[in-house]
Amino acid sequence: MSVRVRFAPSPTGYLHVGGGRTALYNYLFARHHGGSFILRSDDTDRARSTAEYQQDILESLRWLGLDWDEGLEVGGDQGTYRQSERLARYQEVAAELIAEGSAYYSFATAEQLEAFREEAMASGRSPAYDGRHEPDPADAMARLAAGEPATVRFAVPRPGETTFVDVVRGTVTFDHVQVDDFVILRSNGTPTYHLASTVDDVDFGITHVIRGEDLLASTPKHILLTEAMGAEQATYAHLSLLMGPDGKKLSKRHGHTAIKAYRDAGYLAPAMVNYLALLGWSPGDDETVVPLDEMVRRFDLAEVSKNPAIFDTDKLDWMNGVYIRELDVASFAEAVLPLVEEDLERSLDAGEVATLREIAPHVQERAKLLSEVPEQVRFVFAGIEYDEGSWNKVMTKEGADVAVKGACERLAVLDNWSIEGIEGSLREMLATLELSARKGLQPLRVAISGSSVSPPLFESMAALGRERTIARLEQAAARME
RNA sequence: GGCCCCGUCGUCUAGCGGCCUAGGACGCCGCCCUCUCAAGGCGGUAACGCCGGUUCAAAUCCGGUCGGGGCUACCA
Repeated sequence: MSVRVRFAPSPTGYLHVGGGRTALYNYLFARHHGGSFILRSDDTDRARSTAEYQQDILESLRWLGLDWDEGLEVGGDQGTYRQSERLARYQEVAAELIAEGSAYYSFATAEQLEAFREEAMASGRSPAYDGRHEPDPADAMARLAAGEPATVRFAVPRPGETTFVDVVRGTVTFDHVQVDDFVILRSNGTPTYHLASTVDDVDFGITHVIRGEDLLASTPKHILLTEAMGAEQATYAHLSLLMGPDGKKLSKRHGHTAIKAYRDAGYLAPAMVNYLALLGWSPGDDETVVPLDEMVRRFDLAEVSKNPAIFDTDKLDWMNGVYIRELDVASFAEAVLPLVEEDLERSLDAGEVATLREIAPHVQERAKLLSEVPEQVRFVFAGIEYDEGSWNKVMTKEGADVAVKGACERLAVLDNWSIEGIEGSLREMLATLELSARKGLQPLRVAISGSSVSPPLFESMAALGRERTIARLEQAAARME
């Protein structure tokens, strides 16, 4: 039987990094086994679900490059992959379960339930509701007929226990005294997550349910439901959760949690994917930078780590730098162009685009984030803006003024205006003035870029062009007096 | 409170009873390279939570303990 997995987020929030990792593991598993990766929307909670979140999930998944074979937008045999459009099916299953005695109408009030739980906890017993406050079936039917509101609960067999083999966790057992007679249909007739999700997994032929550990304790419910439906059990795999740097559950206060936020912050999708994959999975050898196709080839769910991982951006930043450097120059320049234009608040003309391509390789090897590129090249496309700290540190040093003036004179008459020509001329000047490269070149850097940190000097001058280079040197010389 | 899951450098991890003097990566520190900053090269720092048990031998198996996390809704 071929592998079928699904990623089924609820559109009640943006796709966050934890969800991204869950989607990725599903994707890797499906691709490794040549199976299908399905995208479903578990939107039974109409109050909290929004179209905006749904859109964000789709876009984030596409950005990461995790294409799905079936489901939202791409369609498939099931018709709809939105739970909100399958209500009738869930109600039908609920009716069947009631008919065969696996579920019942429940009239327990919120007060009764709360009192039961409170007392159970106080006396050290399980707070799982066991149906003790329910009327006998004949009474129930009468009350229902009289129009009394009721939920539908699943009748968990008691005593009993459910044991299953989780691919990442091993054998797990839950005693049914810990599993409550959970609601499958709300009093308004809509299904709860447990029902909708399980029915869909059965109907869609899902073979492996790969999801977060937050659902581990709910798995007995899903297994019991599947059994009551007379369907074959899926294999389960529960991924440990992602934590913040303080070891607590990852949340907004730890910084960005939305996948989109990383795209906007200048991260590359392949770097993000690579980093996420390594949060809980290792290819086994000492490899760290692993391209997606290689991950697909080597991924094994059984090797996924049981421990919760801390989402720490230090390594992600480093990895992003690695991926930036792996880009060919043309792609890098292309990726960075809109960011540069946004920073300058204008578009670049053809000549400037060519200049950007010229300087691109020199910033490419320095960048960790695409978003830090604009400020590094700004001096080439906008007017000079001196960083006072740099100026004070460099331009007041002995020899700074002679270097700037000397460079001015030489470059004005330089025949060979090229990176090599500029370097040759300036090195000659250093020798003549008996200045070290550091002492003689730093003032020039500040003069043309405004900062003591910039792309390489000769390359920067070449990109800037002779006219502007000299103008800036003159401007700096004047400012030093 | 009850139940379940987890516990190797600061972080992500390798390790599946002897190859462990515990390996790799990030970070951090130092050196080299060098026109700045990076990148790169080289080196260093740093961990089996604790206590028992099994065994000739334990990071690896078992028990306990402590710590972290999850669930305990007519949320998912």
